[in-house]
Amino acid sequence: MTPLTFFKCLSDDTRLKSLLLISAVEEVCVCDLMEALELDQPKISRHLAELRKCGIVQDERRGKWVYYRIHPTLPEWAREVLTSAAEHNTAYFKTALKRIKPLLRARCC
Amino acid sequence: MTPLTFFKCLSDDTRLKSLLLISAVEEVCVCDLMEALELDQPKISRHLAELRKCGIVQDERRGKWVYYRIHPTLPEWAREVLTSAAEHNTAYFKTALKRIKPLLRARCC
DNA sequence: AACACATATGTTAATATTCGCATATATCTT
DNA sequence: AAGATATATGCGAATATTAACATATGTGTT
Repeated sequence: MTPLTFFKCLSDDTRLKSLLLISAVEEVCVCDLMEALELDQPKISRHLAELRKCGIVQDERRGKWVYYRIHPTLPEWAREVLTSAAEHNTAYFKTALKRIKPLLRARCC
Repeated sequence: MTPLTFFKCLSDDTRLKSLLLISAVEEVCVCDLMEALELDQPKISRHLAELRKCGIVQDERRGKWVYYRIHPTLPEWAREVLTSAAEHNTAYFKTALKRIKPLLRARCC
């Protein structure tokens, strides 16, 4: 994956917030993101599909749900970009993060 | 500057290569980039203008030339994204880097 | 002041990205 | 097998980004 491809994936609000959330909470399903970001399902799915095609996230179906996480083979430097961006820009996605945490405890959509 | 703004700036080939070059050699002028990236002048200028508006680079006119460098107030995390991306993706801009180094020694366009 | 060189920007066309809606697929339940 | 829930995708319209060319501005030189 070229750095250009990687940064292009981070250049959309939905994708960037999704990635920062995934980076922060390890694993999310599509409906988690729908609620956290208050966006419709096709939009979330579309953007996750792009991240998947680029090799940034990995998907795993468990029953009706599909869970996404940072792809295990994502280069370390790229992973660090995500964690560092998350660390230093909490204001940017704190609302979404606040919304997603209860969902994780309830662990169902 | 929001992380989204920052990453949008990195999501174009010309801007990303320009930034990685500036990050690597401290300071460049427009004509350096024109030769290094083999692109026409308006294109380089236009992209640098965007980076300037976003606060990522700083410009300084010295005589006929305008020199660009990473903006001193760019947040540390963002600066690190650039240096880390440069370090781990040398193949992506090595050709441009090779072309720009002799220009720096000659230090005139 | 006239000219040459370096850089910036106005403007429209070309291109790429994103959205919105409909619909398809997959899984589970009854 | 029929229905419900979760997710994915096809496709045209809307929007945003980039390119291309012309031209403007700024600076030094003669």
